[in-house]
Amino acid sequence: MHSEDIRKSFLNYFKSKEHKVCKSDYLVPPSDPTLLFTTAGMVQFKPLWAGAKLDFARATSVQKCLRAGGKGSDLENVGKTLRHHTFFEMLGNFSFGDYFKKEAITWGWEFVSDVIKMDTSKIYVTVYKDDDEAASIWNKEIGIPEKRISRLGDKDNFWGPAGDEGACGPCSELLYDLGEEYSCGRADCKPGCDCERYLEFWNLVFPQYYQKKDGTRDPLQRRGIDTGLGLERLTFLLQNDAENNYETDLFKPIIEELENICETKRSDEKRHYYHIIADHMRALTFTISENILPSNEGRGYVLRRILRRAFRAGRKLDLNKPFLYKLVPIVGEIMKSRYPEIVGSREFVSKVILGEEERFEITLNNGYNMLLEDIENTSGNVFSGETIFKLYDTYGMPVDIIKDEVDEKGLVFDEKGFNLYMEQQKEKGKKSWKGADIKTSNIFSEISAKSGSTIFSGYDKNSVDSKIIALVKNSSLTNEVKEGVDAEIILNETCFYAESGGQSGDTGVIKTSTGEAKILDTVKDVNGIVIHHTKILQGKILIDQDAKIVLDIKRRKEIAKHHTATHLLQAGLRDVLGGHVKQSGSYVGSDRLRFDFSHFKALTKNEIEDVEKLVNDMINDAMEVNKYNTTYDKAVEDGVTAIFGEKYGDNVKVVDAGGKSRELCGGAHVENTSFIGGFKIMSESSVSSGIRRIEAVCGRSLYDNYSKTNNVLREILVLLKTSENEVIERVEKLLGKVKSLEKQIEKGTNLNDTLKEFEEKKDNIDDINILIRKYQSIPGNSLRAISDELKSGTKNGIFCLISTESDNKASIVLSCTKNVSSTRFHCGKLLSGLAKEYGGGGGGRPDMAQAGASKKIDLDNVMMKIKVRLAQK
RNA sequence: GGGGGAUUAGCUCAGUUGGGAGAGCGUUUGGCUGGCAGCCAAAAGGUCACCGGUUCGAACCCGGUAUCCUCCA
Repeated sequence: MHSEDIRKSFLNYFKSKEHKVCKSDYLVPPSDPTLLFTTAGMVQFKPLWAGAKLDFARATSVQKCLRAGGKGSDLENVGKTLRHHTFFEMLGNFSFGDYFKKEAITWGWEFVSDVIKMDTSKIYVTVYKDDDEAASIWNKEIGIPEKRISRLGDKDNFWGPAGDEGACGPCSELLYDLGEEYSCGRADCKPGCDCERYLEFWNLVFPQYYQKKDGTRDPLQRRGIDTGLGLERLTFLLQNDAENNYETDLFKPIIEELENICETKRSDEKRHYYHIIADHMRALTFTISENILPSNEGRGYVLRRILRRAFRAGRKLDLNKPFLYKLVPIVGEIMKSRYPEIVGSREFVSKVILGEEERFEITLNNGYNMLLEDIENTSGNVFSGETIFKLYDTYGMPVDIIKDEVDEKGLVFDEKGFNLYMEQQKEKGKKSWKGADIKTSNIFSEISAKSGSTIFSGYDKNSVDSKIIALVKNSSLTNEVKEGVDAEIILNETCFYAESGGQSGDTGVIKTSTGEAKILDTVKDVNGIVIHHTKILQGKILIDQDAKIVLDIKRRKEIAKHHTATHLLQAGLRDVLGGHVKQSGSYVGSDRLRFDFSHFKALTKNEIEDVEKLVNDMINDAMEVNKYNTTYDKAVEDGVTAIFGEKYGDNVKVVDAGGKSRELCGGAHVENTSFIGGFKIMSESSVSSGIRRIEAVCGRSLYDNYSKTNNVLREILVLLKTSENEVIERVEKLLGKVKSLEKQIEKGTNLNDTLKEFEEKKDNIDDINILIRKYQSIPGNSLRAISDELKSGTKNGIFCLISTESDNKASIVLSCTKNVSSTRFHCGKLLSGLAKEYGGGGGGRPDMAQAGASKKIDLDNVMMKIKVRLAQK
């Protein structure tokens, strides 16, 4: 059975049981910051068990998942076992407060035995240790013999939550006995054993608790069902000629392509390197095509580690140059029927991977050179743990490479010391992890569980009459808040837009019969409740009160202008740069906008001007901006730009500006592009490799900016007595003039005069000439240059050069020829004392010293001090 | 989220009690030259990442920010 047929038959089966077929969510869950990646099919449904608004009570999906980095990472297992993957697909069926254990088990069994016709005699099941109900359904109703039902503990049969909080509960798993030859051979090998023999392929979870961040559990508002059937494992079980997951149609072509590249067939002792590379390539292709890029932090860093692991596996296959990028097309071939989007981004993905491979080569080389140097500098015969740790921790040098090199040079590798440093590092990491705002998050989860998500009516209203359903002060619930305090207010309905998709939260005021508060910001909780951050201005505000809230409409209008402009900007960028431009983050405020997008080079001046012109044309064309609802599939079919996943297929909002820009977007927009008023790019810069950032302004902010810079320009024109057309030329000329004057001073154009004067004065003691000279406002550099020139023009002399400013501040350079400084004179010592006298300080070497002063300097006094010092010797 | 490291000329990097911003490569110009990275000479090129502090004086010391590298979670 082909893997795609397996996906289809699963979805069709549960569709026939009245499940809604849902699209796979993104690998980065759009609205769940507690999760690094989507790790299971249930992730996109988490709020539905907790009580969010329900459009359907049964769902089924094929979900792309990534388990690497953070909690529940399988990164290290890939290559070691045949069943773990970083990237994989999960088939699932879900119930939200609808059916429960009985139907889940019955349908699960019907699917494996009747639909895909597995050999049921090899199937074992496990249940949670005290879950008699599940055990009895398996035994009595399905007819699985007691001896093939195992009861296991928390580790195996209690699942969840995904992330820091969410639904969880006991579970029941289906296992397939692969037979003796897959066994670890231990006498006690049985279902639940870590080895490969009893392969878990389907986990039926019975969520009935809500686990909070602090680890405590409440009963779930809607208990239900959450199952996960691993596509890779099932495909292996159904493809008879496959010995393991990697020999199925999902992986085999990648491995064969890899064999072509390294020109070596997979062999038993090196097979796991092929597995690592094939697995990681799928993960990389999918994540990067979702615009997650390798970087030095967060999700991006997980990607970087995956890539490096694959790259190093390549070295074991004698692939020492970048090669991973060559595997992108084959992954696309295998997956394109279900995920057509990855074909479109193929070139971008290859480019990113190649760039990252090249960078890793540099890191390895640098580390290697440092390693050789450290080995060189080792005095004893032990290569210390501290040094190993430094190379690994700071410079990313893989430990096994260090060990190989150290062994080869005949030194002792201090593993114990290294481990000690590692322990400390881990300890530090653990300590710092605590202190997240656990309490607050819990409160909002509780509120949302009780009252569901907030009704939003801000698309057509600027004010609403609503009711206060919760008040939070200092992270705890309260019934009343008084004048002067900060509080979070939750209403049953709001017209305030909560910060989302880059758009800033709204501000405004809230009034009740007893008081008034200012709404400073509006944000949304994971579970869909809208939180108004407020400061109470007057009186008091009570729970359950009726309240009227009014938007700061002026501000909102400016936000809408910047938001629509952001869409036009994206359209313009695609036009000028090409279709590879994809949004990878944005900020929309009332005074500016910021737009990050994928593109490889800096934009040229021309490109920026072209984009600007296109956007302004769209504004000047006064295009209608239409907003309408449609289904996700219809929107995609129509070619609408989709960036952040609308969660459930139906009912997405499209914003269409005159047909030139069409995007899925739930934010605030103007009715006509002409309202934007105008658009100006203020800066273009790089955020990370492959991502550029544009900052721009429009509306009132554009005028403010224009007015400010124009005023500055006018002042400059007046100062330089020139016109707008000539100002640049004039400034260039001035700069040139300044430069040549500075040079003249440095070279000491007046040197000859000075020297002459110096000779004439002959103010000397023991044939040592002394010169003191005062200048007006010349830089310290020039003083030094002049003194150098003077020194080279004589054999026996002391020079004191002073430059004064109008406010009596002065800088002083005192220098003397070598023969003087080496026998009887120390410029530094003399000058530091002298400078103190004039309200400054200073010092320097015997032959040259510098100082500053803040009082008027008496030149005769200076001369006397120098002479006194000379006379002392 | 926490640690370690980095940021100096177009590129690769030196630069210690805090007191004259450097080298190599590259670029331009002139001269020499029958080659392999030709040779010689000269010149141009710097916000020492940014902001603040200490100091008479900061590339250097202190604090903060940004970006990059790297490890831990």
